[in-house]
Amino acid sequence: MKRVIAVVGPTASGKSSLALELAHRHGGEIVSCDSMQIYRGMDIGTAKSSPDQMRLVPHHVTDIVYPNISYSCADYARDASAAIDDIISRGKLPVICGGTGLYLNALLFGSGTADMEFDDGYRTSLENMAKEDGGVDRLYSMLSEVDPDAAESIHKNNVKRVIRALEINHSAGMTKAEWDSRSLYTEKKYDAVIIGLNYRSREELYRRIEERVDIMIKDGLVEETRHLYEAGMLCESYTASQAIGYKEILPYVKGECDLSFAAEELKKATRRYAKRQLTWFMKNEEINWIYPDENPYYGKNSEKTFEDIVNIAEKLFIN
RNA sequence: GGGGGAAUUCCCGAGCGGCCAAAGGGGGCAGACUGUAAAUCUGUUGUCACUGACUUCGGUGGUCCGAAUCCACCUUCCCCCA
Repeated sequence: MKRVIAVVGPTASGKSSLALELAHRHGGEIVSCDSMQIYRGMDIGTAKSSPDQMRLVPHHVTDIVYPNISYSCADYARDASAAIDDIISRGKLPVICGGTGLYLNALLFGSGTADMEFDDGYRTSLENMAKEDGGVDRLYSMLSEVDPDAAESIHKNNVKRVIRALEINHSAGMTKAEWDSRSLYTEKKYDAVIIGLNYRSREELYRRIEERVDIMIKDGLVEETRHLYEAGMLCESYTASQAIGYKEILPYVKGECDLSFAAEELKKATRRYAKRQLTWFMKNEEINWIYPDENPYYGKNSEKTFEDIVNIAEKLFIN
């Protein structure tokens, strides 16, 4: 089976450095698993590897579309598996790296075959209905009607998921459960060693997040945001405009708040995002967790060196 | 020096005699998620032996069957006049 390594974890946990080092040492290439590094021109805010790093170790599935193009999870699964096949065919080791849990699952466990045409007009009409008075309830009863099981498992207020389930019914003519069973692979596509990075101390993770936000701002996140904004790349309807960083800095660029306020909002949003990532990854029992802020050899509250982390990671995939 | 106002649970802020462990918001914590996911949504947030008990609403002492809510004094802060 095709052998791959994946480095996952919450934002600012040190995934990229580890993945880069592993790839560098073992003739690997990086396959990004990040829903926002997809977009060109969004570099600082998405903490992309630097041009130098990309020269040293080839990166895939980054910078593939402009932010005004919508790019889905299925697009990702297709492009990333093509990249993996290509890397393997050249005798190299694919090192998947990123924090988008849904994309990782789609890549590792999705079949990619359950593809269908979506009816944009239908989606828009549902979205408009949601905005009407009592629309949320009406959408939900529509779903209860056509797919009671899906309605059972989706909260009424989660309009996006309710609409999605209705779309499956409308365009594919099947229930969400049927649809899901079709798009999930029963057997694994890859022999994947998944390494997760997390901190025993949440405070420490948050400290790293805040430090990184400060660095991003120093590195020119404001200018990058202004650029994208002036180029019309941050329209609300674009998925890319949802990216943490740009969303919080934009009000400052527009002169609606001061920079320190925007920076605080950005830190807060990033902390919450990290928590959501953790909730997602913690469910995955195949992840081999490494905690950089814990070193059993030196007792509690001691830290692992980068070298320690790399060694532990290597032991997991070198038999 | 004189006059007026305010102090509420992590924060902001409602409550103004019983229905108050105390609205609402923020923040925190936990969770869901399978083609928009850095999105979207949910639950929870005084303590405990948790369909009940106990401790909270600046402090102390009162009134009352009963107070975060009324009275007195004290402390701190704000505003106005001097």
